[in-house]
Amino acid sequence: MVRYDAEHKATTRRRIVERAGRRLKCGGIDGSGVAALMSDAGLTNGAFYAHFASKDDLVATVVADQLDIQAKTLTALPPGRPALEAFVRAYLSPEHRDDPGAGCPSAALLDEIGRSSEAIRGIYTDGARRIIDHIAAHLDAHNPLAARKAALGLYTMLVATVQLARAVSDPDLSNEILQSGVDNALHMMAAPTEGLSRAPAV
Amino acid sequence: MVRYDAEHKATTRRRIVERAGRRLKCGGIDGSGVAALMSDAGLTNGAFYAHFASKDDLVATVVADQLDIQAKTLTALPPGRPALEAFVRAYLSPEHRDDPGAGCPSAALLDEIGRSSEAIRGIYTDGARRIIDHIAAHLDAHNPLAARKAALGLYTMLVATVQLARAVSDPDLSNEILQSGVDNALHMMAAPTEGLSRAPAV
DNA sequence: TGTACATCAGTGAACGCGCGTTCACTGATGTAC
DNA sequence: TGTACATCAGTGAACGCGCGTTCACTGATGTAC
Repeated sequence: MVRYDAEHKATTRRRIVERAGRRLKCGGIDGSGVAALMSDAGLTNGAFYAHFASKDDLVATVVADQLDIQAKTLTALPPGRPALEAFVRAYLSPEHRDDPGAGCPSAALLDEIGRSSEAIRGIYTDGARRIIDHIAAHLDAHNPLAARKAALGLYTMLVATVQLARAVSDPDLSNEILQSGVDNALHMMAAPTEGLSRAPAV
Repeated sequence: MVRYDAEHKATTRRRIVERAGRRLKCGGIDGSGVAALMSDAGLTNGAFYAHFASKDDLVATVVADQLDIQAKTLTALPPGRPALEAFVRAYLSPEHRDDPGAGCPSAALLDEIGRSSEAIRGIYTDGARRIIDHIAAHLDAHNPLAARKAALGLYTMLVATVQLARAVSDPDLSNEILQSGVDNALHMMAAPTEGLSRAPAV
């Protein structure tokens, strides 16, 4: 009955999704054609529709997968600030800036996701929620509202800092942006906002 | 000699650039075709190359124009924090989120600009520098380094907050993101980072 | 063990379409006399 | 004032190309006997 072993097709699908993650983050959604995405997985364009209903379907799958990977990275972090600080430093590193294909999907695609279908934005919403929660959990366990607010502030700053560092053509300015980002992020982690009052915290 | 009055062509060109600003911010760079861009200006595709050398040339012109408009908005602001606070509240308003065509080019296009030609990134770099400087000038005149760092933190947070609010499909979450953004931004304006020390400033 | 077979993942050509760009042209304009 | 003219901004059809998608097919596979 079963010709290829049961996992053969699922393995291929996973390979497509994984490679597509890299290419979509490098070339953008509109900038990455189906034929190129399939060729990355060692296949031809015709096989695409045996795995996905449409390009939109693949993109939604990739967005979910990418956010899942990022969420897992955060869950794998030991609890507490030091581990989060290490995450922040890696996120704002020149290595991350220079390798979008291996990096954060939000930094690579956030504005394009904002222009995407309701399906993709729904998938993104679920993933983003989980990531914000994980960051918040690392910030302050017994003041969840302030932690959540600080997590949103931290995450948005990280995302656009990498976007800006990538957009800018002057390497010195780009490095300065990353460095300032680290300082600002650590500052923000040290003193999460509590309403409008100032809260020196450590 | 001169058939149409001297400004006729320049006026048309300005109209193309202005309308293209709206469409590019709404539909993205890859997502906006030359024919559509020209039709927005009441022209047909053929006339495009009498005004611009290529689509890339138009995009570079639009990016420069858009950042110029944003820089002028900031220069027009009266000096001091209250005016900047008003700017921040407008930037993080649902109105800005819901009308990308009339809004910030960075919020709409930053990650796509990062994937664009050296020419476009160079133009973006010049414009972004000016905007950062203007924000820094509003933050702290007599501690320019700290002000610059805080300006970068503030601007990146604003940009990705609007991007995230647009990407998310749940209206409640989107509003929460904007509201948190306002709180975080005002907090950040009140206490710019100075190295790693805490500096309550007003 | 060897052969015939049913399955189905993957191929590659083709579909209509819109892309960025080119170009021969049209026709509204202000000028010359 | 009226007509012929030179200018040139804008038209619209066409170029080759890559897009997302479809489909008749191929050929490697494990099974049956």
